[in-house]
Amino acid sequence: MAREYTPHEIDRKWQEQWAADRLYEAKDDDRRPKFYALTMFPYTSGDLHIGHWYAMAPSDVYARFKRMRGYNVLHPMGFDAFGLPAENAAISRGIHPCVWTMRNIENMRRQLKSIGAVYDWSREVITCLPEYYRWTQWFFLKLHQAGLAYRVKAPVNWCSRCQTVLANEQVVGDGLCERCDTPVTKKELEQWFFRITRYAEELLNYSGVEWPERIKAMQKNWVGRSEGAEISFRLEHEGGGQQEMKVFTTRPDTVFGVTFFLLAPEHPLVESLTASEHKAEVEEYVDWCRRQSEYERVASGRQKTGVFLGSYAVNPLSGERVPVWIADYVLPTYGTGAIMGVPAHDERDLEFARKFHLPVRVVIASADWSGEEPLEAYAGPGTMVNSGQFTGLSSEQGFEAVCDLLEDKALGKRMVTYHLRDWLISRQRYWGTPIPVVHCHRCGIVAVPEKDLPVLLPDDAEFRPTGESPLEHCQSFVNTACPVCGGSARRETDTMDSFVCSSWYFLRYTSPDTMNAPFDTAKMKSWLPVDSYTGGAEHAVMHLLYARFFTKALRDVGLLEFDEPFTRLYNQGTIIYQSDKMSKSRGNVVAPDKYVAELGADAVRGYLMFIGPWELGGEWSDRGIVGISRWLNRVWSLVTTDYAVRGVDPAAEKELLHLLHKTIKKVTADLEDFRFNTMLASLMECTNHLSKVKERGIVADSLWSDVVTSFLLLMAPAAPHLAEELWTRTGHPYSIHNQRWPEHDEELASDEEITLAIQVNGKLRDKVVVPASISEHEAKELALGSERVKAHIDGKRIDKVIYVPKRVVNIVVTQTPSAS
RNA sequence: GGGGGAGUGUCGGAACUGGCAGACGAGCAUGACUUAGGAUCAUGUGCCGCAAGGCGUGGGGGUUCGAGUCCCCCCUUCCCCA
Repeated sequence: MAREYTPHEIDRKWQEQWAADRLYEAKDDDRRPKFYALTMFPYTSGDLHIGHWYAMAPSDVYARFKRMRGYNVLHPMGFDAFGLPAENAAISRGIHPCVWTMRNIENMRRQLKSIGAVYDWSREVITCLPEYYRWTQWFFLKLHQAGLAYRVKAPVNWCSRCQTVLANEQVVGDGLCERCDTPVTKKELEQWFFRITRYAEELLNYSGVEWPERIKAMQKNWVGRSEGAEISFRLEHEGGGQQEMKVFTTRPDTVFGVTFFLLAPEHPLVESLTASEHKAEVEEYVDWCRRQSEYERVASGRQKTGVFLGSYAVNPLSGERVPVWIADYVLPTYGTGAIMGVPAHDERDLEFARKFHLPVRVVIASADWSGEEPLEAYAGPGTMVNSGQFTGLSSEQGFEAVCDLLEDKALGKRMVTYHLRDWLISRQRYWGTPIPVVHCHRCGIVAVPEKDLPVLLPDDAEFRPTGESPLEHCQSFVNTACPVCGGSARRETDTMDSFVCSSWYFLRYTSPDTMNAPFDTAKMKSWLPVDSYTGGAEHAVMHLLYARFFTKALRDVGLLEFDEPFTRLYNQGTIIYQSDKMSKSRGNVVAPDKYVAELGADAVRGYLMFIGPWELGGEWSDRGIVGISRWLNRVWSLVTTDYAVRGVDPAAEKELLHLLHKTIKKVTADLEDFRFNTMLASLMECTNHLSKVKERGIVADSLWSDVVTSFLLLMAPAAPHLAEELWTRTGHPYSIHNQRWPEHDEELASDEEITLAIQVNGKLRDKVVVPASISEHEAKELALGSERVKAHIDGKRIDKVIYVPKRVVNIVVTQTPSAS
């Protein structure tokens, strides 16, 4: 007699068995086609919540499906282990970051195993271990040699109270220090950068990858390509020095509308362009600007501020002389740090002109322009007016004509700019990969030789709540000898942004034990690129863009031969709980452990897939999960209780076979497209039908067990533990997860009989069950003969009859004017 | 302000290239078995109407024999960028 379904026992039993048998370890040498299925590895925050399961479970179902479809699947897992929270834990709780991190990994690994995924744990990668980060350092050296890593002064977030640099994520609210609420300002410091801008154009090319439009749009937005022109303005000022200044504009066709010229307050030319009588005012304003955050400065709707410098710029095309001002909304980091002010055609320029009573001149007429000074800036296309020889041209023609003239007279040129800035990788933190360079008094910046890698993080650093990197104060680390001259030198104390670590981890999975290189080239070549990469959309512009850049850079260094790391990308949605995004900081995390213990891993996996389309996310509900749990229970008793034939009905047998093949077809197609919710719905429909068949005992014994066998195979990816247990109990050889996926028979899957809808003027009036092979003529005759239809067409003129094969007959009638 | 999604029963959601709206599940109702149950099984469940029938996919227009699906305008909401 069948026992009760006890998921917690079954889960543990099979997880142990699979691990003991190394069932899921990927073989490097295998004849089957490879498939690299990757899920973004988690940050080691400490606990795996339902949101993580939502990322992991469906992608595991997909990897399992691919295995059964005959692929040699690589499905690894690891940990993104460097980062600030570990350091904060050290400061607030006195635990060493390394201890905190490794303890979290222990717990998370245990939780990850409870999902029952096909992870190949023998390939686990942890980014904070020296055997990993020595290669992160090695890549840094390669990029440095290639001129892709450089050090330069750059404005960074600075807290004047803590006397320290803050990462962007430590700037909270409207630009406040997360620790002491002091407004964060910018300060110029030497920082390390990766030259991602060199790849700006290539990063906009997505040919050969299958990525969601949404992510591509976000990245394109981020890279921010704009076409325009660089134009030189001659400067008139009392001092000597520079006599011209370049600006970039996307609208060279508006150049006749320039009525003022703006510089960023930090611009190096400000001093020499300031007339003596304006000096005091300018200095005061520049000082004030330094205390503003970038966020405040560019915020729309903000009252415009600025100061006249007392000098002038001359428009190269109109010859007009316009005043030079400085304004905080012009940022030194964009373009040349200067702009031409065209108030009639730029919203912010218009606000500025209004505030300081500067002239507004319309040079592009919109279709409905009255000739008056406009109330709003018009940024659209139109006809050029007030523009000298260009008057009358369309703005598009004007764009080209102005550029041609500028180029002829060497006053400017066509130019493409990008919003993308180089990737600032320096962090003034302890818990990260040390940047492998030393500063020598004599030789300057010297790269650590490859043979001296890794530069180890010292573990005796002291953690003080100053916000400064403990490495600064760690003498044993800082003091070293110059690798070139042997003289005394200081180590770089900056560590790398942890996004550097995650830019190449997918390469390491292919050969995590390789000691003399970041990866074994042959193995890497056989697995890469990643076929399916899944994870949260929040990584659209950081991780995913950096990983693409890294891949291209390593290709150019000669280490890789492909252009894109992730062929197919898919982003699952967000799980919310109590109408809020689930997160530790909001305190609304749902721990899976309780549900796993009560209802089993398969129920939790199943419920997460059943909520809705994976892409859209959804709300976790304690109530909803019982539906899946009940279904698993029904499957259990359906398979474990005896089947008894009462009387075979050939029609029922045919129908059962038909349903099975339809289900195989549907489940296969849904899995291929990540439509997990509808896959489960069709498995449930199949279950419902099986229950009825079983109750009546109307199919032969052998057919029943064949159908159950196929059904279990279809369930195996979604409910791996239950499927394995039932597979064994129905007398099949272990393991179900090494079986071939069932194939559907197109003939059996297709409908023999269909329901034809009969409409009159588009309204449903009758339905008839007919053979699928029905001819158009027969269908129309049938429709016209229907009793229900007659009532709606009698006495009316039939204009036409539309027949859509296998779907609908629509009879179009008009009321004949009756002689009533 | 720019870019990208999403609006369908009481709820989560189905619906291939335009062709029977509401699959599957939850909830609810009634019944059965149970002393009891957050268990199991059966039946019902978009709205109005006794019925015939009518109305229904955020709102308003349009294209079409036919629109949840296509086009235009508007509203609400979520995400990203500013």
